[in-house]
Amino acid sequence: MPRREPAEPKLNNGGRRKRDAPATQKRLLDAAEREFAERGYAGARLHTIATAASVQTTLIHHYFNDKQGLYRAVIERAVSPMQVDSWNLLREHQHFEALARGFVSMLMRFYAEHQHLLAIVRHELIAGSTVVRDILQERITPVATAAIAWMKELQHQGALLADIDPTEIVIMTVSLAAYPFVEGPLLNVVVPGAVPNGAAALQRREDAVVRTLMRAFLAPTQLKPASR
Amino acid sequence: MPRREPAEPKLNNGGRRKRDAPATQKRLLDAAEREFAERGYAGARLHTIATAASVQTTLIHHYFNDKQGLYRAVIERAVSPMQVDSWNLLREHQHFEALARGFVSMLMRFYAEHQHLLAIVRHELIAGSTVVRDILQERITPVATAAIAWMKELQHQGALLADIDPTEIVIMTVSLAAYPFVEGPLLNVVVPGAVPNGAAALQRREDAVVRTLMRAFLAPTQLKPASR
DNA sequence: AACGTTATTGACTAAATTTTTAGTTAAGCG
DNA sequence: CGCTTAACTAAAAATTTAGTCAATAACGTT
Repeated sequence: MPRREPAEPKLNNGGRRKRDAPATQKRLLDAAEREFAERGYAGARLHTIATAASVQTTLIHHYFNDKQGLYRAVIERAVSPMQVDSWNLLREHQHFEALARGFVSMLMRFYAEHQHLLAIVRHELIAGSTVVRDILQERITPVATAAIAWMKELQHQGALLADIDPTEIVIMTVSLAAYPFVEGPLLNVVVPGAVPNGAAALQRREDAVVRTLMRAFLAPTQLKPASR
Repeated sequence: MPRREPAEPKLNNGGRRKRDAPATQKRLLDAAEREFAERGYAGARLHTIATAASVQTTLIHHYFNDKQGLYRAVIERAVSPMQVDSWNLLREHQHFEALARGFVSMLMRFYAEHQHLLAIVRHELIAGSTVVRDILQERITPVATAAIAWMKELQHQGALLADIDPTEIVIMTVSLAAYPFVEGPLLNVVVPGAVPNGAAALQRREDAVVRTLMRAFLAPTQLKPASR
């Protein structure tokens, strides 16, 4: 027994859309990623996400079961580009400058392209999520460990200053590369135009960071006179 | 005509609490600040806040009218410690090292003590809030502008390297000082113990940052041999 | 061309959450 | 004291929002 009468068959959707499941899922995931990043899990609204993807809320349930399912899907997809294969390339470089440049470049690119992901990660870590924690430890920790070991070795070789903890060197490197992305909105409010974001500006900032790293950490014997 | 019968007069509150409006408000604001910082505006639950402050949800409405009112109150209170009087002290310093140390120390202290505030600020800026934007421009911009001007002057005096934009110098300084706080949870997951947070660790990090800044930005003529 | 599958929709429900309304008690003041 | 005000509680209305159900139409297959 039907619980209600079949609403008079509208001679269908005014806005008929071609059927395309993968495309629809992608649109949903995109919208969800933005929403979750901006408002956090609890603050995100399914209706908002569905609207942004221009589908009905129900489709979310159809594809991802429930809100958590969507969230997990977003995280998994967002986290997958956390491939650090790039690191292997770096390994081949021999001297600090090339190493630093490669590392900084990789970091900046990652931060520039995955701000949503990182916002979510921050949220998750504050909320104590073990999922994200595990993924990070699996994918990023090896890179970080290798980077630290590499710094230590460079110190032993006398290429880098030895009076500073190698971990600190890495942290400071990451700080210089990443902070402007993380706090970009704030910086731009406080100092208008402080963090421009064209490709050219990015390159310029990369150069500045690398030069600063060289000056800060290269052993004095290796210091070249600052070019003017 | 009473809409319902007066519940039998409990011979009052089992959990009797002295009436103390200001104290209650403070408890509410504290709880709200934490909640808003952790979950964002939409994700925050009034009931959670009220419970944390051990009062009835309704009291929030009594004092702050509605959720937005509470939010505004939190922001206004949280933002008020953004006093940068400290800066005037710095002005008195003469050379870069003292200046840098003072600036870095101020920054680190601020970040350490106001992480909730900063989380909220990030949220608000992403959401495009003009309230926070205005407050920042009013309170922080002058400091930043002064800092940049000061760097420029030091460059003219030949104390600092001139081949780098003074704004960049300031941004990098802030990066080094602040990033570990912003991304502390992530860093600690990736490299366990990377960012300890005792007073001693803080001091150590401050020293490291200042030393790095000196090496990176002091003009070569002023370089002292790195101490071992 | 009939047929089953599934992407997609629109109306609806159940639960959670904010807001309102009514009532109770403590405290200050004449 | 007695009276007014304001702090606070309890219940319930109003609103949001996640999740369900049945219907419909596009698509691939036979």
